[in-house]
Amino acid sequence: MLLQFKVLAPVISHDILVGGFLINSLQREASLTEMFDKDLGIETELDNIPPEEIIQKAGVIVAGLNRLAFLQGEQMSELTGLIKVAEDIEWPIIPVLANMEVEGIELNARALHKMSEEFAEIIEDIAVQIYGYADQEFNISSPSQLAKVLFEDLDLPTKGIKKGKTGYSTDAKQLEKLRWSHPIINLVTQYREYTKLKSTYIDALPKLVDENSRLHTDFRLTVAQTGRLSSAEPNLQNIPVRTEIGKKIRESFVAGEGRAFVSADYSQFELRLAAVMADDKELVELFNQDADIHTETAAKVYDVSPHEVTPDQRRHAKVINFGILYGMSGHGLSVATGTTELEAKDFLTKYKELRKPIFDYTASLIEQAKKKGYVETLFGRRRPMPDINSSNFIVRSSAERAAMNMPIQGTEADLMKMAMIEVEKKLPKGAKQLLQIHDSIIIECNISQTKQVEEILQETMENIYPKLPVKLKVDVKSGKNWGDL
DNA sequence: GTGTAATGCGCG
DNA sequence: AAAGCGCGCATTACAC
Repeated sequence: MLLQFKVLAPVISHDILVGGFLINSLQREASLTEMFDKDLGIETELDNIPPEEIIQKAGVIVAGLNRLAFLQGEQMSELTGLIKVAEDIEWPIIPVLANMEVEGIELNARALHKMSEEFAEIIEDIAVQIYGYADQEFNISSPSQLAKVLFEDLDLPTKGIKKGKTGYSTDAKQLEKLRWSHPIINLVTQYREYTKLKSTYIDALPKLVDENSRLHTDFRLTVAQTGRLSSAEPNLQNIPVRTEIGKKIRESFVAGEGRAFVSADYSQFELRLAAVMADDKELVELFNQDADIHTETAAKVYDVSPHEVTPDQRRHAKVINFGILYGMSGHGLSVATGTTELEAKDFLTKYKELRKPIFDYTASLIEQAKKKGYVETLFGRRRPMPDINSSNFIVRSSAERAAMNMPIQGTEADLMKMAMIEVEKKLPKGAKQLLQIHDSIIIECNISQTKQVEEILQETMENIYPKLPVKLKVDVKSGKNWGDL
């Protein structure tokens, strides 16, 4: 943590690891040692230099770093837009992230300890019931042992159950299909939910707090192929929210004495960007009119007026509105909506007519990937696509879906970083950015600053790139703990 | 004991 | 025939 010793400069003029990733994200694991060896032909164990040799090698190291920075600058100049991505986005976001990592977020570890004990009892109780139905004790957490109990000992139907490399799958989707065949299934599902939350969050997070009970994540810039951040040790970008039990865990992230959290998240961010990048004028117009996008989509596809759309029809439209950005198939749609494959394919055909610009756009992205070997965001961040011409259907199809998705997800990531850089400049003293979760920012500030911070966030994020023909909508909230947001 | 693949699941 | 993008992490099972 160089920042703690005031060593890290507030302005970054070049970062070699990040630069290497921008030029070729496939070499994300490249260490400085490897880059010295590969790009400069200098063999040195940078990570492993004995202290007494540091001084005598310092000259070579500094000169090497300079040389690498220079070479990367030259390479980036040859890739359209990449210098601007580096200078306008990647270099400036580094000190912002460093500040967030050092600041950390407070965890109510005592509340989690209490939850841990409650969960232990609940889990034990569920396990005993499962053993009763199974007529034996076994490791419920072992997929192979569970599969044996379900499909061999209890002889549950295996029709339509997905097979993996080692046998029948027991994942949540398959268990859902078996739900009505035996009372043990619901218990296993509950067991999974409780043990997952207990081991991954309730028991793990308190071990990582500092002396002020704060958690410090590590935001990584050179991992996600789309340009998103990743968060590790601990990952604070996957804290539970979807279930009631999960929300309780969120409530244990708390603002300090006299302080409050403010959050701001982009509404329908990816779909709005898809509309822009595909130049889908009708979809852009719908967003600019603040329409309920899923209802409007359902109305068009099912050929009814918006107020006649049923909840099921809206749900189907919602699934495809999101799924389309990932290259969802007719089969995938039928699974996700619970309709027949025929209905789903019919639905998809009509949707393709309705959103022709989107489908033309995604097709053009696959074209570009095949022709140029890469796709890119609105600002020129690139993702190489070496698998796009693979002779293996599965590998190639997967690359095609990734090519369809990266420019949208990546542009979202670019805009979020730009927003964070601006927000950092505008925040009053006493307000600090703590977390970024892909389409949202969480800030801690004095309670008296709440309104002001909300306004700064909304204003900055909605207007981060005014050239965009679609309105960006940002929702802001505040509260004393993360569960309030 | 350490390392890795497979499985499963938390989030956007 | 396969069938949804991007991540990180806990656990099991097994090789060494």
